[in-house]
Formats: sequence, structure tokens, C-alpha cells
Amino acid sequence: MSGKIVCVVGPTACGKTTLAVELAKRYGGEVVSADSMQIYRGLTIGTAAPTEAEMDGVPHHMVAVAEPEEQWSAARYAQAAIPIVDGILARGGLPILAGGTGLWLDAVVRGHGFAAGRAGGEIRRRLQARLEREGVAPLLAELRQVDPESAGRLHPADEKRILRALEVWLETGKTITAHNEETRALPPRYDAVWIGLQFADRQDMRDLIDRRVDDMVERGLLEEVRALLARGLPRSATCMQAIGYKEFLGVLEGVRTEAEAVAEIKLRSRQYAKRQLTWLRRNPDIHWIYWEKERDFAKALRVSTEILSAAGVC
RNA sequence: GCCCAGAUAGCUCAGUUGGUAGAGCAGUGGACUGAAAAUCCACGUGUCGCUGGUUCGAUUCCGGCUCUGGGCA
Repeated sequence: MSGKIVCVVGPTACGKTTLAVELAKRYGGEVVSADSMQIYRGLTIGTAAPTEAEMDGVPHHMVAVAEPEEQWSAARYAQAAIPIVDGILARGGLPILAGGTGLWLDAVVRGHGFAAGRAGGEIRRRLQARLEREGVAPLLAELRQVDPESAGRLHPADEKRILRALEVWLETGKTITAHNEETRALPPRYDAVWIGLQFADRQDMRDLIDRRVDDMVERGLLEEVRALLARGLPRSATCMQAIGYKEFLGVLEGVRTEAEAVAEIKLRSRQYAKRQLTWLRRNPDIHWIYWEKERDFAKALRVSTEILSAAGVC
């Protein structure tokens, strides 16, 4: 199955959720979230997951569909999201992918899957143990034997990717370099129209992030974290890596004050937004809409409509 | 008013036995193919508070001043 879809992207707090809903209402679309943290149930406030009111009757997928104890990967997400996108297309609807997790978006749009091996797998576990015992050097040396290209490309300190490259080799007998080359050569699964939202002035983005964090705290972020712990969620759960949660965990454990945590959440959010922009910048297909000072959704909707009709969507 | 300690990068501070200075954090840029809100990398010129003096040379030593802490009255 293939067809035209819309991707709404941008750094955190830039208005992806709102624009996606507006577009869905206008074009009879459905929203498919591509957010590595909104996917977990119970992380509503801190991830700024869309509320019932914000959804405004538009069907949403892949939000709060996983238990917080689970660990979802980009691969698992794509496996679940692709059939949903296909389903929307089959019904004659417009799938609107919206989210801040670049890798997850790409995984769906490309649609080629990842090489075997996963967190929690036997080989991964063994490599992890070796890494802790022996350090990266032997792993990197081993990788150099089988896949000199990725060994040369990866920074010696990038333990995660060195481990992963070796894992792919051990799992499949094929190098990750070869796998990447093959998938890169394939056409994407979907014909995506990319719409990007961002602030023209970084300071305005920062101000909005700060306001949004304060708002999350007011709406009970601390209680949300407390509730997750109360249900027995281990602190090591993947979803506790989310910005806001790991910091407030420290407040509950008494290692930092709420004021300190709030300041850190604002800082980490800002840095996260910067990384998101770095990821998105290399995608030449994105049609950017820049906010001047405030977010003006009427304007964004108007511009988006032009972009979509020029691209032949509806 | 007096005494003591500070004053160096946006912030916290180190340092120069006298030859114009460097860490962490922040910031900026980049990477990213099964943890991605994760992870990793690169980038450091600033009147060394001001002002005199000593010196070939002062951010460093000496004097004065200003400001900030703390103490004594």
C-alpha cells in the first residue's frame, strides 16, 4: 500500500498537535502520533499529549497505547503505525503524521524496517555485559574486523552505536553498513508532504517552552510522576527518561528541590528542541512555516493548505 | 568607621613562583537506520574591577579607589 500522507514536524512546543488537528478537520484526516514518549499511557501532562478537547473529535492513533513498563523502539513503533496509516488510506482518509521523534517519523515514511536485534535480546545482553566488563575498545576492534566502514564512521566514544553495529553483524551475518545502504537505495513507502513549524527567533521558542513547563507543573506534573511510581513503575523504565519525569523523580526522592527541577526541565527541553531542529534541517523536503513572536494557526492553516494543494493532496 | 576575604569567559571557579589565561556548565553547530525526550562529537580573545607605582615587561608584586561578601564596633 502506498499513498500520499502529511507529516507535521518541528521542535517541541511549536504547535504540531494543533496544526495536525486543524488539517485533519479540514481534509477528513486522522492523526498518527510519532512521539516516543506520548506513546506511553499515563504520561499526559509532561509530554503535552493531546487531550480529548484538543483532539476535537479527530481520530488519533499511537497516543497512550503502551504500558509505561514497556519499551517501545522505533522499529516496534513503525510495525504498529504502518498498518494504521494503510488503514486510513484504505478508508480514503488522509493520514497526518505528527510528532517530534524524527527517527520514528522516518521509520514509517521509509517503511523498510530495521536490521534484527533489539533491546532485551540475548546478543544485546551479552554485548552489554562485555561493554561493562571490557570497555568499548575490544568491541570497536571486533567491529573493525567485520565492518571497517562503520568502525571508521562511528566515534570511538559512541558506545551505543558501536554496540548496535556489532549486534547487527552477530544477529544477521550482514553488516549494518550493508543494511543501511540497501534500505537507503529503496524508494520510501509513502509519498509524504512535510510541513515544519518553528520560531523565527530562538528566544521566542525559549519563552514559550518556559511558559509551557510552568503550566505543566501547575497542572500537576509532580502528581503524575507520583502516580506512575505508585503503580510500581521501576525508575529504570524507558518512559522515565522523558524530560520532566526524570527530574521530578529527583524531587520525590529528595535529591533536588522543585525549583531546581523546573529550571532543569526548561533547560533540557530547550536543548532537546535544538537537537530536533538539527535532525530536521537535513530533510530538504520540509516546507517550513516560521512563527513571528506568536503562533498564528490561522496563517499556518492557510499556508499549509497552499502547500498541500500544490503537492496534489486533495 | 575599622578589619579580613573576594573581584578572571554568559554563570561557577581554577591559574599565572612577573612573559597578556583555562576547566566545568551554559550557548552554537553537527551526527543519528531496533533505547532517539536517548546517545555521541566539535567549537574557548576575555578592557584578568578601576587607577597609580616598581619593572624591559604587571592579570600576577606594592599603594590608592570602587564594588561584593563576612566580621568588629
